[in-house]
Amino acid sequence: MPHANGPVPVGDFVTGAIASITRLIRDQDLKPGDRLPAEAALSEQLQVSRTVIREALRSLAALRLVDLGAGKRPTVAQLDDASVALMIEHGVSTEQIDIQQIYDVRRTIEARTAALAALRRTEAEALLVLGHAQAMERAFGDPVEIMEHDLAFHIAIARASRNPVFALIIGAFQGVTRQTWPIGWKSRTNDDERRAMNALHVELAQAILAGDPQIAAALMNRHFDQSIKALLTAGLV
Amino acid sequence: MPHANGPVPVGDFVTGAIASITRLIRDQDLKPGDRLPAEAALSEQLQVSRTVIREALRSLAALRLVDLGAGKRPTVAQLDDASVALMIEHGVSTEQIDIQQIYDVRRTIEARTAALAALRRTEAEALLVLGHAQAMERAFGDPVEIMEHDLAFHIAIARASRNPVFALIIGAFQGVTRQTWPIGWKSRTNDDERRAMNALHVELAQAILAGDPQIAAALMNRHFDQSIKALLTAGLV
DNA sequence: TTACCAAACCTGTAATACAGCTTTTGCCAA
DNA sequence: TTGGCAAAAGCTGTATTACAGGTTTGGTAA
Repeated sequence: MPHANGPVPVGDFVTGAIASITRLIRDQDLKPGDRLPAEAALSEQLQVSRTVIREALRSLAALRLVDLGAGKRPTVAQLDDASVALMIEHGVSTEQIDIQQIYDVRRTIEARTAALAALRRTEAEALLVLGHAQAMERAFGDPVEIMEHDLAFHIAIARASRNPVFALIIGAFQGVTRQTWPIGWKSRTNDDERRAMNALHVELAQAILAGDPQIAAALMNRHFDQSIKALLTAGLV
Repeated sequence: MPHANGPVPVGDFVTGAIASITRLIRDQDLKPGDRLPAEAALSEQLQVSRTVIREALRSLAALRLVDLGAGKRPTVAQLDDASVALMIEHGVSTEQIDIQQIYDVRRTIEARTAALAALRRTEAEALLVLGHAQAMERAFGDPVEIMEHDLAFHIAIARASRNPVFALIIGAFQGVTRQTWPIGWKSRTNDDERRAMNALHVELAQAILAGDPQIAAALMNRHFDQSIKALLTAGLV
């Protein structure tokens, strides 16, 4: 017999509980790692059954607002791209988003992350980016390894941009990219084209190391021009 | 006594159920609106209790991969920015993201949506954008109404870009923007500045109507330059 | 054929039970 | 006094049962 008095919040109890718990995090100014009340306590505070509280906490865990663990109280969680990735992959699989649209978003954002990385990167970050670019060249015979270094290269640039929102978005696209990358690779039919792509990555890394945002952004745009062209040549997906 | 035999999937049962249900959507090629099996059926198929199935479905509902409703079977859902918005707001409230970073993302993306909108907008979309810009001018004495038309203006441009990922991201920022917009408005201390801002919106709308992507993007960049400067003047947040 | 109604189906919420994991408490030994 | 350890308390994960109330389906009557 929950909410004995007072107006029931819009929607069902779980929706209300989600709102209450997020408000609790905000109002008490909780930070990642901080512990929330136990399920039983929340159940009593909000006057709903533990069932409702659990479904609300699971919802928040799916969005990565909280972390759950057996025996442990719920804790406030850190931003994480996994849940955005799930949404994006769902959008693609249900044909609400197509691959070309994702590449357009990536191009738009990554031209910016490349420029920001050139301005803000630490020495270590620049060398990490360069390391992945060089690893791509070294792994020439092994497409899967090239792809993994390529993905790591782009993530490293996004991190070096010092804007977690960019890193979140680019990270969320990795799952989809992993599925389409081989298509672009195969459509580059001769080794020269493939070596050129790897070389472009090294150049970009060097522009970031040199701290030149204009050149970095221009090279990133060039990279995406070529990638999108390669995907279109292959009939996209 | 679930999973009587066979290896238990990584993590807990709920995590496994989430994976199974998303795989089911993908493998059966379900589209938005299509119905999933009932909770009882899923419970039997996956050999876990209805409790687990419900928590998994709630998780997917939180991510907006499925829609739930009393008496109704779960259905595959359409992309929606509300869940991304929750994540972003959480990131801001836990100080993992700051407002300036969000404005940088917006500027990056919206310069692109403005250009794309100029290229792809329908007549109706262009007039909708222009309508909101003009409504901002007409509502001059009422900041809240100006803000709402401003938000609608940017969303309308994102939609007209014909890339749902851009619209998703911009939509997700609206909640946060609604909280910070008044700060920028107040920091524009004289009416001339404020009228100039409104006029810039009208100009931008006209560039989109005229189909000029270069000018549209340039005006959007100018708009964000001014907005970010206004927020910085106000000490940001 | 269409409108309507009842039955079947399904979800939302609650309550209880217990296994197993984590944190705290409190004691004992050095 | 301090350090370590073990017992106890606390908490979550899962299962089960029950029922109210919403939705869908199928058939009947007009």
